[in-house]
Amino acid sequence: MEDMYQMFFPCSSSVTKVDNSAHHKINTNEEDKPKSKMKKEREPKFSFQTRSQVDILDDGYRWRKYGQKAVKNNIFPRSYYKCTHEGCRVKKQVQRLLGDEGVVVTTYQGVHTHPVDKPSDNFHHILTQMHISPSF
DNA sequence: CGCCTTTGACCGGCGC
DNA sequence: GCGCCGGTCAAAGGCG
Repeated sequence: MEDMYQMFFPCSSSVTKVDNSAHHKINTNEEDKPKSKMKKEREPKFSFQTRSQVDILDDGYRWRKYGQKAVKNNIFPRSYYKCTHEGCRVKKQVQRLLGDEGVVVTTYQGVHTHPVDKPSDNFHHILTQMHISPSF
């Protein structure tokens, strides 16, 4: 996988950042290209792991669950969420890690284009420490 | 009532 | 082409 950092945040939870920058695909002038050759635009994506008893940590945004699937080689399902803010297409996935049921992997995809509804100090702190600045 | 989960169907990419 | 796999849709039902 990619490089990871271990760190702590309040509530005695450990956090591991997973840098997915290698997967980023910044498209410039994609509109000029022929439709037939148009490649799917990749949203910025990052994930991190928390040692938490609850699957859904409160990041201050409102999410609507739109799916849940079983993934291979993992007894735990993966859940899919969308940000419910109008026009905001941010998504996130949540799944537990096999072999360590205490670890939750959260993956964010996209950038919020609006302020957070209910700021969460814990969460903001995490992202800041991980050098992530998703327009909070 | 409005917003939320749940859940099976559906779909597209990829490997064989 | 076919089937697996991961991601999404949408109908139906739950709950405050």
